Amino acid sequence: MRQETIENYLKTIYNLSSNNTAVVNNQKIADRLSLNPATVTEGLRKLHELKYIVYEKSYGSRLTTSGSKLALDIIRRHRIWETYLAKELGFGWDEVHAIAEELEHVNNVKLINKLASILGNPIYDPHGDPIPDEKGKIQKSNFIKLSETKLKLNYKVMGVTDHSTTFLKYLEKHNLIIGANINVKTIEDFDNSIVLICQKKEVNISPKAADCIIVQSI
Amino acid sequence: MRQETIENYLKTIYNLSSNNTAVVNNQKIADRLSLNPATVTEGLRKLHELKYIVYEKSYGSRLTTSGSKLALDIIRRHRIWETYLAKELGFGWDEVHAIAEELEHVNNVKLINKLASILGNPIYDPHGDPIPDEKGKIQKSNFIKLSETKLKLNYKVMGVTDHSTTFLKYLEKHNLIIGANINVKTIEDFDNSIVLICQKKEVNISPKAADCIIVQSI
DNA sequence: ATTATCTTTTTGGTATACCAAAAATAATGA
DNA sequence: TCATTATTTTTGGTATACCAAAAAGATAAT
Repeated sequence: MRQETIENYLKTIYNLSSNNTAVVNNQKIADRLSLNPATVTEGLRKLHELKYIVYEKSYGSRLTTSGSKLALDIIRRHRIWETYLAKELGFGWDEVHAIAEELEHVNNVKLINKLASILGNPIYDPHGDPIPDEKGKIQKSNFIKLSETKLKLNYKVMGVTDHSTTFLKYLEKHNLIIGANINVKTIEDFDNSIVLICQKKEVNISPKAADCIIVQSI
Repeated sequence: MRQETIENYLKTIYNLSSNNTAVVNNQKIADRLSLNPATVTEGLRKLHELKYIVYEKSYGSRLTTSGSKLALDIIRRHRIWETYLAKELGFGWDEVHAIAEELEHVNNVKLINKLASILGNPIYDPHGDPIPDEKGKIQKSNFIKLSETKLKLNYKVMGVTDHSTTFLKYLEKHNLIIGANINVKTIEDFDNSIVLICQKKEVNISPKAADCIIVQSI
């Protein structure tokens, strides 16, 4: 199996079972990687042979220790590159994902560590996602979705779970950038949309959008 | 044909016919890319179909305009990355080639132009090789090897092609640092060793060493 | 419990990128 | 020129990564 293929599968499996214990189903992997389900079945069989995953027929996949290690390494590379592109090279946070998707496959520990060091060894990337350290350790967070927040409390925007360009542009338009402080003013009864104060302006957020925004209580 | 495969062939063909007019033979391509000659024959046939090269059976290959354009683009990416790795990220000149070999396949014009801009849009890379501009234009280099110099003329040391510690220490001992001005005094008939004046001192350079030192006529 | 639906797997097939060994073609040297 | 050597091409074959469509298996809905 080509290294890039392996890396794309493992990364996807990791991301689809965020807590890294849940079993992932083939359909979702196929969707994420834009592959035919038949291809995924085949791929997972091989990854099982290579001992990167435990794959049980018609049930799903779970990363092994070695698979998890590789997945975290790829995710580290991806997120370090995203951060570097945004912070050091002036790319917008809606642009960095696509480029990092390619750069992440360049496997050179010294390079990634050098970039990380220039960035001050960040723990979160521009989307608010945690960056694993060299050993694969991830900073556990007390982040919640905006849709789970309580009235009148103050929060800081920490990240997003949807990385589509449309969504990122939508956020930018409302000044909901990473690090922004917000106050939850109202939660509408009839549609659960949220009215919040951000930079002294009132912003109305749909429940769908609120479900994709990660905040931290402050 | 996969993009990476195409790029590796075109880059190699370009580098093997440095003036870009000479016809390249298959064996050399096979050697450079560590491929079986049979594979190369096949590859060249496909590149001909794709109109990247003109390939005449049992004769050789020459890049077309579109092939040359792609080759120059890949070479630009490679040399910009090499320079960036060396100058901005602190890698040694002996390390940058291998990493750039992977990074060069990430095709993002904005990224490469940004790196180039940070570097001050350099025209030469750390090895003294010219960097094509965005349009593929190359600054014709007047860099030559010390072993190709003419008697009595003055030169400036511009780079080296051997980056081993032993060689670099040897150069340092003779004050042959980058930027040093030299005058070629004698070229010994019996062994082609070169006697030159550097910082008012006479230095004797072996033909092997002279072959690894890049100079420019001044 | 039994359809109906959704998911997964199997089957049969394509395209790419490679190789080893044999055959054909050039190039070279006596 | 003709034999020797070097290079290139052909032939036959492998492994990977994919897909479409059919078959099998699981899940949900009434």
